[in-house]
Amino acid sequence: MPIRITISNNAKQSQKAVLILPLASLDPAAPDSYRALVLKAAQNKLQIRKASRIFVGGTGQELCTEDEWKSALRDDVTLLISKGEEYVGLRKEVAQGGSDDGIPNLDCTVNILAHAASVDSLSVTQVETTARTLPGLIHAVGQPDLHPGTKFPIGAVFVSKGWIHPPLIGGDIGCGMAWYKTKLNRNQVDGDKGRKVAEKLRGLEGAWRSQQEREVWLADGKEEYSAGPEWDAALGTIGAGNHFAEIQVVEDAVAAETGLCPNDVVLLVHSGSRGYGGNVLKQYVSDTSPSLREDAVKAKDYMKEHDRACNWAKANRDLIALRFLSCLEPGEETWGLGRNTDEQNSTDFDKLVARTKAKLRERKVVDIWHNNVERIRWPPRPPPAIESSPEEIADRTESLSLDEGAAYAYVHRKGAAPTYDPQTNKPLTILPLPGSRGTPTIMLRPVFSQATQYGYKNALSLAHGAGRAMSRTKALTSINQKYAGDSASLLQPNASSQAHVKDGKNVRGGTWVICDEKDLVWEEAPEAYKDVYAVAEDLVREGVAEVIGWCRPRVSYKVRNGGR
DNA sequence: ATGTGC
Repeated sequence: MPIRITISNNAKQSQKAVLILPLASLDPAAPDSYRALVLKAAQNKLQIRKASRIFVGGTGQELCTEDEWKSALRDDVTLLISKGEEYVGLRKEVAQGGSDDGIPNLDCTVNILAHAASVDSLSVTQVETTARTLPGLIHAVGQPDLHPGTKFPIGAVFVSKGWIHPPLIGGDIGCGMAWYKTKLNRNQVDGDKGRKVAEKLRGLEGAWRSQQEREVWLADGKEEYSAGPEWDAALGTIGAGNHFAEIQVVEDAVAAETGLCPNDVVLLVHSGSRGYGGNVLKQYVSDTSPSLREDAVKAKDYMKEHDRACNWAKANRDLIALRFLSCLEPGEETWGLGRNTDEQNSTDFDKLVARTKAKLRERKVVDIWHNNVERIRWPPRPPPAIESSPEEIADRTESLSLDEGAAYAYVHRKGAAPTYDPQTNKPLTILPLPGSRGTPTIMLRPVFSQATQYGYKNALSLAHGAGRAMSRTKALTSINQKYAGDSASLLQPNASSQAHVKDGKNVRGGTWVICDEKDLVWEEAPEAYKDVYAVAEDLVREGVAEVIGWCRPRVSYKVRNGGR
């Protein structure tokens, strides 16, 4: 099929011509190549005699290889013809919303959903500055757990058109939370029993099994998402910072469809893609161009790597859960794979992994990414009912297809949970809103209504936790001082830092915390975080979520030293 | 957050 393109003089972009290219060879070296056709037209129509380089307008990508030609050639693309000089950036308005580099987005809407929850003014400035300065941004939301990041805020959602901004979601691509049911009952974890449970949590540090076995875990039918031996070595480990795995008791759960009942014991896993995601970010951002045009080859490659990192992170959470379940339910042969010691017959290993994953799926309540970028239909439409027919779901999925002309946008989440399942686009029925290490996790259900324009107001997202109230450095010094350096006292069930009375009831306390990293004891102390009830209250007040229950933490696992 | 940056 012929392709209609525009060619323009790179050095003087007011000179341009429209070309209809007949079918030709993508190989730039071939005599009948598209490259030859474009260069000839440049000579005839633009009087450029010694053209030697060709760039893609907007992205500035140079077309050298066959693959680059293949991905660039499409109707309405502009090719810039150069006599050897570097690409000269084209300044023009992006089709819908936003603007090109350097031109502020004065019309980008900003919603800060915090009232009861305290918000550092720096983080609000970061949301506003980001909204105005990054190209293509059309909508920005600060969740009530909003807090400052190094450059970009955390607890924020940025919606853009035409542009992808990897730094907005940061290095921990695919980080998120997954909730799993256990077969324990509360009598086994309440009170002093928690200490025994904590003692059982051993062998969870360090690499899980061999690289060969890890690669099997990182394969799923057709797809595989191994990140290579260097990064895969961390598979099945929690990591540092705010990551954790926590054993909790369901205290209250009003909605039957959540699948959780009071007194159930659940495992909440918060982890991400470890070193892998950070490496992906590093490969795709440079100081000169933190943002990618959606049609750039680099943007597409980033999205592929990003999706791999997201899948890697999800597999990581599952493996962490498996390792914990092998400690928590030692009688269950199902979880044998979670231990490093059991010898496995390698010929059956694939099947064993498949069986184990199926069992794990039965236990999984929900699993969400809160650091990722997604191309979705935008603005949001009313969601289908929870009990949709398959046809409705298909229709909804269809509506998200990336047809030309469809209204879509990129939703960048940095510490913000989605309100829907990205696979089915159905609203989620339950989401965890963890306080902090050793403080309650609130169960949320997203609310969609006309009042919020079906998710426009909150950018189809909710807070992902309590959010820091204090920087790591401040927590490190001030909380350390407050407890006179007695870190052990913060890790006991009676720790005063855990105490908190809500509606006349002590909803905290009674948590055993395993954290052998001293700095993390202070940095992740509950005092360093906002009040999770205030965060939930703000979401309810904004009409974007309802509280459907809560969980009491019993054993909170951060890190254990000595490898065992 | 991080097989951490100089």
